[in-house]
Amino acid sequence: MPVSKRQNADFADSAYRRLCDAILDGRLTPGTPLSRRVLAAEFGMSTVPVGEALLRLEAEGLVESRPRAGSRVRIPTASEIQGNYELREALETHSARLFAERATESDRKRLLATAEKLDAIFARMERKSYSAVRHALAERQHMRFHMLIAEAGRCAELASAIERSRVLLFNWLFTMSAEFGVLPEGWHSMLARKLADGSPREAAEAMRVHVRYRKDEVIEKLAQLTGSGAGRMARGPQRHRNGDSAK
Amino acid sequence: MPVSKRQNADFADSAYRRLCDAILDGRLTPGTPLSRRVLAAEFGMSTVPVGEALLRLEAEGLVESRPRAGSRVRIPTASEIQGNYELREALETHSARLFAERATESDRKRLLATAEKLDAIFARMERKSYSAVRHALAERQHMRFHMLIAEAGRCAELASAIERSRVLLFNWLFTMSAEFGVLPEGWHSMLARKLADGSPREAAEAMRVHVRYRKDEVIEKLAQLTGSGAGRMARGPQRHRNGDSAK
DNA sequence: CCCAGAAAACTGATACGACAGTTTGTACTG
DNA sequence: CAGTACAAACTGTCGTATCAGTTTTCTGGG
Repeated sequence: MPVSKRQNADFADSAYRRLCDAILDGRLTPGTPLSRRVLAAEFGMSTVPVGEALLRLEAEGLVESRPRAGSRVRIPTASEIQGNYELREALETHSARLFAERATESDRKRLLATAEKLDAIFARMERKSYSAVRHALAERQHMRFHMLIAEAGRCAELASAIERSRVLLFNWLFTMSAEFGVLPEGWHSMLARKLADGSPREAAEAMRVHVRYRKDEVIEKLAQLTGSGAGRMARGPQRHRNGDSAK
Repeated sequence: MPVSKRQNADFADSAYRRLCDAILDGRLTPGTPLSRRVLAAEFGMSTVPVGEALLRLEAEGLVESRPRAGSRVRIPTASEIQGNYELREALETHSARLFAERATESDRKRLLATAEKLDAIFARMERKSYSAVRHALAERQHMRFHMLIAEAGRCAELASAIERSRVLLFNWLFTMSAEFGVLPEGWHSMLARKLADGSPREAAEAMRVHVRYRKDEVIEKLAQLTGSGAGRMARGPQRHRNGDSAK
């Protein structure tokens, strides 16, 4: 699930992929220190390629680093999360518009199929209790749904921008062990039908409703957490204990 | 005008800034080879910080590098340019919407003022003949106009996404020595008034018209260039001649 | 003259070592 | 016991050297 790819079999690339996966899987939770030397030893390479990997991750917003005092998995702020949803509203509404304009018949079919699958997952999760990790996995399926829409729009730039913004969401999920509320039954299928059958404008507005629904949920959750003693947003330094974390 | 900033006074940062400025000013035109060693000697540092700078520029899309065969200032493809405008339509329409919702009175005033200034520049350019470089400078003023709208939207994520996508435009301008057609008189002032006085939806639609106007211009130009023998899109290797280019 | 193949000159990728700044832990002072 | 100064251990940063892959150039045959 790495965002930027450069299929070199280089060390730097391997380090990037391992770190990216580890962060997105929640094995490296936000706030975890990332020491070049420790990671280099763990990966069996020098610190140089590790540094390159960290630099890329920093450019993508998954890692933050203070000039000479270490890097760590980024802890997103409340306003960043909110801003991310604002950005997504811009991107995904346009993506929906392009879908309505350009999608082929097979695109529409595929979208409807994955929408039903996604609704089934959410329905199952409603009954069983679930951990944040389980939820993140469902969220990853959710990402496929939205990427399918973006790709049918036939605009690589828009699709990759959506992917980038979505990746940051995972980081946030693990920060707050957040769980979304339950969606009305058949929510995604209904959205998919509107995209497949509606005019470009109708598709865009349907997507806007969808994104805002989630955004409002998030804002409410953030208010709860920051209101009731900062929740888990600001965690302590957390000394190095880089065991076999990013295998 | 660098995109990512990290106000270290480090060598890597200095190299990044110098290269970024040189590319955006047109001193380093698309296709120019960027040798780590040559640049290192020129900047009075080792190849390591230069490599870091190139890596950042690559992440931003200004530089491309083939695994072990050198980096060069990126030559954008036709579909990338078109996709960039598509992306911009998504971002800027939403930016306009937020402007209509959140801008303060002083935001509106400032926008109207810069719109008039911008219109004056374009009017002056219409009379005099102008080089691509001159045009790019005007385009930079144009960028301020759009960044002003984005910042009034109070969403840092959206603003930085717009900035990133706009930066790539400069690169393109120098590739094709492209010149836009002449805009109707008072075009930007009219747009600014619609953003300042209209509803969020009206603002968004006004911006959409603006972006598409430019997009159609670009598509037409691209068709001319690729149709009539590829124009200057694909330039030869162009041997190293890194004189005092990036001072 | 043209074209294949070898050699030379380039390229980035990585390792290692030295260095300077930051953080942390501790011992000493009030 | 609180606060401060100091030292140790960490951090990223950068320079130099080496290596392997790519590109260009040169060379020799047709």
